[in-house]
Amino acid sequence: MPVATVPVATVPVAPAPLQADQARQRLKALADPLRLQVIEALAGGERCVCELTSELGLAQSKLSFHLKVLKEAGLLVDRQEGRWVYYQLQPEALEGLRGWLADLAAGCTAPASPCC
Amino acid sequence: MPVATVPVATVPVAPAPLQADQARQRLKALADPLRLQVIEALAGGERCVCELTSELGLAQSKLSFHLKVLKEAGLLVDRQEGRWVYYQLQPEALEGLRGWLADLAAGCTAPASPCC
DNA sequence: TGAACCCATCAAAGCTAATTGGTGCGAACA
DNA sequence: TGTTCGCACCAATTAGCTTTGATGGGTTCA
Repeated sequence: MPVATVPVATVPVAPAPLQADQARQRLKALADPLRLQVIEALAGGERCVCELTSELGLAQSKLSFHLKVLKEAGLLVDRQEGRWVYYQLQPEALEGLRGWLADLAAGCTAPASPCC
Repeated sequence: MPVATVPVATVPVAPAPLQADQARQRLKALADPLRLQVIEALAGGERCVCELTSELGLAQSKLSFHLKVLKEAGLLVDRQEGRWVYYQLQPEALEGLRGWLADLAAGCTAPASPCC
C-alpha cells in the first residue's frame, strides 16, 4: 500500500507578515551554493531525490542534508510516492521573503539624524 | 578640508538581471542575526557608525566587520563626513533580490518528470 | 603641532556549519 | 519473506565564519 508523506518538523509557510527570524532562516538556507543549485533545479518544477542526485552529481547523504535544511526553512515541501520522494519549491515562501524585503526598502532613504 | 568617500571594492548595484552568485552573496550577508539588526536599523534611514554602535550595543570592531560584509555585498553604501562615516541601505540591491526571487517562483509548480 | 576621536584592519582564538562514510528503516519486487 | 532499492540520519572530521583585542590611519580641535 502506497504511503502518504509524513509531516515532519517543517515550519508552516508563514502567513503574511514574515518574522525577521523566519526570514533569516530562509535567507541562510538560500545562501549556500549547493542549496542554491538545488533551488534552481526545483525552479523548473518538482523533482525526485534520485534525479537531483544525478543531475547535480552529489553524494546522496550530502543532498539529503541540504534538502532537510531547505525543508526546515519552509522553502520546500516533499511528497513520498512509492519508494521515491519528490521535492518541490514552495512559492509562498519565496513570496514571503519578497514582501519582507520590500518592507525593508520602504523607508531607508531617510536622511541621517544629527549623530554624536 | 572635508574629504569625500573613497570608493573601495564595492560591487556596483547590479543591473536588472541579478547573477545567481551575487544573489547568493547578498542572501548570505543578510542571513546573519547581527547584520540583520544593522539592516533593520538602517531601514529607518541613514546612520553613522557611532550611532549604530551605541544603538546596537556592539564592539566597534565587530560592527565594522559586519558593515564591511554588507557593503561588499552591495547592500550598503557609505559616505564620509568629517570624522564620521554614514551608512545607508541601497534599495536597488533589495529590489534586485526581489526580482531574483520572483523568477525562481515562476515555474516551480510544474509536475515532476517520470524519474528513474 | 599635539591631543582626542572615529573608524578600518589584522591575527589569533572560538564557534558553527558542511562533508564524509557508515547505518538503518520503509517500500517494492521476486 | 528475503532481497533490493531509495532515502534519512548519525558521528567524526574538516572547512568556514565570527569574535576579540590590539594597532594604525585619517580628521578635527585646542
